[in-house]
Amino acid sequence: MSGPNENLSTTSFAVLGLLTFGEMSGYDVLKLAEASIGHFWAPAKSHVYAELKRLESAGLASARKVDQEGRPNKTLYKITSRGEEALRTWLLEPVAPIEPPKSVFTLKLFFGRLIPHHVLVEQVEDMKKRCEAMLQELLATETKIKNDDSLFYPYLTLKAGLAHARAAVSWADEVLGLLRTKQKQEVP
Amino acid sequence: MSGPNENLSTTSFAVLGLLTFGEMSGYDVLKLAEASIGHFWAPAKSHVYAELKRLESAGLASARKVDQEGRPNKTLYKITSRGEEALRTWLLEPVAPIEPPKSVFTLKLFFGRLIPHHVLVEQVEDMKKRCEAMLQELLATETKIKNDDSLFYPYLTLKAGLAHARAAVSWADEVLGLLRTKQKQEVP
DNA sequence: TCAGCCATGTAATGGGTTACATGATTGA
DNA sequence: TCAATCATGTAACCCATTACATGGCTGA
Repeated sequence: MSGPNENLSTTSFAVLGLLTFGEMSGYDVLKLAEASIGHFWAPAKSHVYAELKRLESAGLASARKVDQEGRPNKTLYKITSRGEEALRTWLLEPVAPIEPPKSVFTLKLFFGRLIPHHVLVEQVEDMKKRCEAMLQELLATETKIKNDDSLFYPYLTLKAGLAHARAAVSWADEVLGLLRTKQKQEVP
Repeated sequence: MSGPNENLSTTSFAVLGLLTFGEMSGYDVLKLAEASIGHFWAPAKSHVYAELKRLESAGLASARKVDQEGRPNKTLYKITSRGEEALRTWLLEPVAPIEPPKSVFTLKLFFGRLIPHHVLVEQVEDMKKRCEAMLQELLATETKIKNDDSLFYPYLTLKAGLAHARAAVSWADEVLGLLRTKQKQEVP
């Protein structure tokens, strides 16, 4: 099939890009996604399967069914030359305007005046801990991949994760400081 | 109406929270959202209208139609006491696990090996400029609100935006440096 | 022996976006 | 005078998530 159905979403291109690393099942794509682009693009399982089907019906990937014993049969997907072309075209497009980084946490903090001070402090401390944990994870990955030349570009994206995690941690500290100051002023 | 239809999304709560600043039309909510929470939570126009209707039918906001001359009639929404309660309950809930900050730009960079070096450099430079512009905007807002005590919590969220924008800019510099080094190694 | 993970997906639902509409006012 | 912005929403669509299903393997 090669329908002119080329309204691909970013997640489509993410999946298509992962297929450049070789022939894979949906499950493989999902695992690879989690381990590689997971810290800035984390599609749901069913979404990955749906996109693979779409890529196939658009002629950007080819599918091949494989029977297995002892575990469910699977379908392996491989990027086609048209797929590589579509991917490259997308990569070359100028990057879209800045995406506001959605944050439920920040949203709650915005309405902080509506809840008790100490609850807010706990929430910020909790958030800080999670960011520190994330930072540790990313640092562990960094030591693993930093000397692997074939992972140069993934390494750059890891650096982005590190930068944001560090920024989040020091922002949390700043907020905790400001909250303490405010508390002192109001309860002198 | 006060149906037990209380499966509210984060955007619902965002709108509900904005209604704590007073009675507003959908249009007002949208403008306020853009100016206040826009840099970390930016719902679409039609989404805001839809959520307002939902809040009303859930009994969390009350609606009042106002006829106007010379411009379209409007509906003004006001948070109810049940709405305030629901909002507070949501705010008190422990914050969800960390949301991966989605980034199309980072995704493209991940596949950087597939496009010419100089295109990538241009894209990073472009991204850096946008982040610097964003940073300037946020700094302008900061000087406006930093001494307004009633905007203390919004100010904290602004600090988050500043931290992330700064982190993004210095990350871009880091990436540009690494790209230059790589270029020299490969074309000595 | 039993919980949890490996491995493979499908179904149902809802969140959120882009495009469509309309008419008055205002600044270049 | 004409484009942009204000001001108000509606309709159609799809992206994406959570929940559902199945069965074998593996370590405590």
